[in-house]
Amino acid sequence: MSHIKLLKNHTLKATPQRLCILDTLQECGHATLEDVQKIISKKFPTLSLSTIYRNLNEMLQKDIVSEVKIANKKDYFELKKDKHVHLVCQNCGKIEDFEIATDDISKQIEAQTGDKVLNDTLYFDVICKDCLSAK
Amino acid sequence: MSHIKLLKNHTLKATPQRLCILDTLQECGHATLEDVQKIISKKFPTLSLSTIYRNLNEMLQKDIVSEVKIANKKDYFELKKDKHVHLVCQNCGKIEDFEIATDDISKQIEAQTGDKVLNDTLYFDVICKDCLSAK
DNA sequence: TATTATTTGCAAAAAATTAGCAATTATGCT
DNA sequence: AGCATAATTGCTAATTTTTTGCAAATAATA
Ligand SMILES: [Mn+2]
Ligand SMILES: [Mn+2]
Ligand SMILES: [Zn+2]
Ligand SMILES: [Zn+2]
Repeated sequence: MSHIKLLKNHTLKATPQRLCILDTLQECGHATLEDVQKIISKKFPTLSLSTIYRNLNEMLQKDIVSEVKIANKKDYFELKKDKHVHLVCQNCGKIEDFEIATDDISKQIEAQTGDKVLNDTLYFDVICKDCLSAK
Repeated sequence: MSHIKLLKNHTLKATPQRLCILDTLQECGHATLEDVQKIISKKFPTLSLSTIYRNLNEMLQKDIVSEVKIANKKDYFELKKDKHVHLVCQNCGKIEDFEIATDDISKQIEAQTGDKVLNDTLYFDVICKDCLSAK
């Protein structure tokens, strides 16, 4: 879906600032606030920091954007997309999305705890394929 | 292991302030900085906020303490313990530790990506047993 | 094109975190 | 037990990060 439609669907005006923020996230995949700020300052130098904060918060609220919180790292933002886990390379720092079924482990938890599992958020520290082959 | 030994093993002097911080984390299981601050202000009113910051950071460095980062929540701290996943009740907010094997899913990721998986960090949103039965 | 409710950019406020430094203290050694 | 010393603490002040208020600008609608 176009970013314009995405915004309108969530009753947000499609301002150039918002579109720029969405484009930046799309480009980056996963970006910290600092990343977003830095990239935007080139593409759109007048876009203010308040506007970045305000809109990232709004988009989080509206679930257009989600947060990726990795221990010992700054928080990342990403466009909301299909459910996926994150593979974080400990060598090059790259963060990759990966789709995998997590039903088995959820079922196991339900069976062993009596809790009802609604959702999950999984991170894997890896050495990525590229870093492995570069050795 | 006693907290005194734990500190000494990491070349940190066993000050009352540090012991108080460790006791607080042990008590709470998982505590935000705000939690720690609030609880400590009762047990040890003269312990300064700088000292809390300084020590939590040091203990993170030394891997005595770890961070629990959950989307849409403040960051939590906990004493380092055996590997476990986190079950986060969406009803009452409780965070529970749970030990479960994660080899299967790691192996699957390795097989499908060619990456080497070193470690994982898993969160599950749940409705906990207690909240379920309270309905 | 005119109207209007939203949104933006700026400047200022508030909140969170870190730094500098004199006074205090835990630890190891007589 | 008492000393020497490097580490640690509690302050206060500095930075950094995030939020707020508001006039000017602008996207959406008719
Ligand atoms: Mn992702
Ligand atoms: Mn835990
Ligand atoms: Zn890599
Ligand atoms: Zn619950």
